[in-house]
This record gives sequence, structure tokens and C-alpha cells, in this order.
Amino acid sequence: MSARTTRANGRASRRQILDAAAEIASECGYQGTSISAVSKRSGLPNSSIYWHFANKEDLFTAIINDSYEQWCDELAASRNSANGDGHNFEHLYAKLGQFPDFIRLGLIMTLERPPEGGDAARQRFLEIRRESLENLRTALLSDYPDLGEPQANALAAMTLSQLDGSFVAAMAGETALTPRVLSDAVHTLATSMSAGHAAHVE
Amino acid sequence: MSARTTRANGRASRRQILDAAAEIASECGYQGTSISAVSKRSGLPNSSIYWHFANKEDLFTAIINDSYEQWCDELAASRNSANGDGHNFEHLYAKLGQFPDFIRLGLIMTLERPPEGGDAARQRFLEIRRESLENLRTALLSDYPDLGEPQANALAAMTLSQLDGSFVAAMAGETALTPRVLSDAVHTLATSMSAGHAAHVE
DNA sequence: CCGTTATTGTATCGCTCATTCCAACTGGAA
DNA sequence: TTCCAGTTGGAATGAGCGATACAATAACGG
Repeated sequence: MSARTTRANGRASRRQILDAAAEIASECGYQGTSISAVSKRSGLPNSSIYWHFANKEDLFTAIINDSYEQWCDELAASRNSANGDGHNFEHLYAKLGQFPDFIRLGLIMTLERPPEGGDAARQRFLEIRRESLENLRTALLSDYPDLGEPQANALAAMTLSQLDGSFVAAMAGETALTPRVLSDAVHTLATSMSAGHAAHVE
Repeated sequence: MSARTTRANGRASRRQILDAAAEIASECGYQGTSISAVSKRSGLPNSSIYWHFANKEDLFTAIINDSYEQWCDELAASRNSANGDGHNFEHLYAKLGQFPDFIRLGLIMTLERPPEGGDAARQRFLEIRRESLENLRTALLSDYPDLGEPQANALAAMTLSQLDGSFVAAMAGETALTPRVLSDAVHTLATSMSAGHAAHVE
């Protein structure tokens, strides 16, 4: 009489599809990822993909959500295992250096015009971005209490875009930006913008 | 007896194709741009495109070169008309805010895996990036002579990636990053990394 | 005028795309 | 055993892709 439990095989297949699709999508973007390629890499037929996901757009939304969730879990785990003290930007930069799938895919989708007839996946990524921006803002205000509201907003935006930019730089094969250099820069700007240096943002 | 002058119509057509292709490509990326779409927007038939360019890859290389050249000309012109004094990062940031086609397209192509069988267009964009990085480096050293070589390298890389990142931020609809804020940040970092503050880069 | 060359128009190829259809199989519930 | 929902196999569909072939035109030099 209990609610029918979902078939174990079904969940496993969904996972296989998501893993395969995330790999391909983060390399090839939305337009460059074909359903048949996902089918081939996941080992499951075309029809299984369309049984688990309504269409390509729905699959991509799921990829972003799933990959983001995985990355958040990893971040939390590694933060707990290491020094559990306060916010550590160097740690964040280092973790991003592992190129989580959802960021590469999300950046491509941010830059590309959304496919006509639905842009749920892109919107979901932008939502994650806004959440991250807010997290950065509060983290900065907590680490640098002398920072004013407008300065914190500007610095959070700059930090996020610096993260995006260093991701691009890594993809371009440039190597000058280490996590250390980047986190030091945030510190320099934060202290400079605190207190008497308000001229940075009017 | 003079070398046969190229037909006027030919050059005009090439220009129409490049303009149409640049618009579409910067919005849709490599995979998302179809030859027939370029044909439709440029008003010229399919065969004309393949007469002017060897294939899709060749067309994209031409787009990047052409759009980059146009942008450089505009930058130089507006720099001459305004204050012709030294390097002005705020001016550069403002000019980039006009979203030149080659950057949006170049960023997409940097993030996407190159299409198999040739990645000339992407390589050309990466070459432009390296040139820009070098230009930034010498500009920084000229504006801040106390900056050491390694500091200038790191700061140039950070500035370039900051440019990329703020481009992404603009595409994501975020508005906190003004040219003024960004150029002030470069100044803060440059002065902080000059002279006695060498701890930033070891 | 002619002939040559540059460019366009149209049709077509073989292929892959996203999506759909449906028959087959699977495993628990009745 | 029977039944049925969940899931897979595999083929089909219609559209669009990049690219090519080739006749038709347009402009120029002679």
C-alpha cells in the first residue's frame, strides 16, 4: 500500500545521463551538445533521455542544478576538513580552479543568446550567480566591518567578475593568476576601501 | 596591363557578409551560427559566402580579425579626440562597455571546446589576448615605474581577467561595475604593489 | 563586339539534429 | 499467474546543417 518506490535502475540511469551530459555540455555548450552524443557517452538510448527529461532545455537546467549542488557539497566538505575558521577567499579561488562543470557551462550560456523558446537553464545559472554575489557581499562585510554598504556591493561585484575572468584566463591557458595573488588583491582592495578611503565609490 | 582591380561589388559583398556574420556569431557563438542565417541576414546567397571564405572556420577567423581591427581603430580615434595624455584605463573600460563583437565571440570560443578539424579562429583570438596582455603590461610599467617585473605581470593578468569578468557581468545584467570603479581598483592595486609592498607576488 | 573573369542564383548532396513512436522487457502487487 | 507502471531498444520523422556543383549573369579589357 506504500507509495510505489521509484525503481532503483531509473535513478541510476538518470545519474549516468546527468554525468555524461555535464561533461559534454561544459565542453561544448548548449548548441554544441547533441542528444545522441549524450546517449552514446552515457550508454543509454535516446529514448531514455527523453523519458527522464522533457527536452534538451530541461536536461540543461538539471545539469546546472545538479552540478552546482555537487560543487557546493564538495566546497562545504573541504572547508570543514581544513581550517574551519571564517571566510577564506584563497580557498574559494583554489576550489574554483578545479573547473566545476556548471561554471564553464553557465558562462557559455551567459554569453550566448538564449535559444528561442525557453531559457530556463540560463536563468537558473543567473539566479545562482545572484546568490553567490549576495554570499560574497555578506562575507566581505563580515571580514571587513569598516566597509560601507556601497563599497561592499562594488567589491563583491568586482570579486565575482574577477572569479569569472580568472576562469576564462585559465581556459585561455594563462597561468599568472594563482589563488594567492587573487585573494591578496581582494584583501588590498577591501582594506583600501574601508574607512577613510571612501573615494572609490561615490 | 595593370593588375586587374578587384571588382567593387566583391568587396562590398565581403563586407556585408562580415557584418552580418559578426552580429550573429557574437550572439550565437560558433556552433549556433549557421551559414544560411548569415546568408539570410546579409542578403547574399550561400554560394557567395563560400566564394569569399573557404569554410565556416575561415569565416570566423575573418570575423575576429575584422572586428578586432575595427575596434582598434575606434579606440585609437576616440583616444586622439579626447585627452591624448598617457594611458587611461577608465577610457579603456568605457570603450569595452560597447561590447565589441570580437570579444563576446572570442570569449565564447575560448570557453567552448574547439570544433574538431581546425581551431584557427580560436587561436587567433588567443593571440590577440596575448598581445593585449603585453600592451597592458607595458602600459602599467610606464604608469607605475616602481612596479617590479613580476608584479607587473601579475597585475596585467589580473587586469585582463577583470576586463573579461566585467564583460561577463554586463552580459549577466549586473550593473555595479562602472569604468570608474574598475580603473580605481587598478590604481589601488598598482600603488599597493609598488615599492615596499612586494609581498603580493613572490 | 568578344572573351575572360568575378560573382551570384539555384538545386542538391549526405549527414546530423531534436524529438517521437511503439514494441519489448522488467519487476513488484494483486 | 496476471497485470501494469517504469524503463529501455531501436527505428522513424522532418527539419536544418555545412558544403558542393554548375549554369547564369555582370562587368571589364581587348
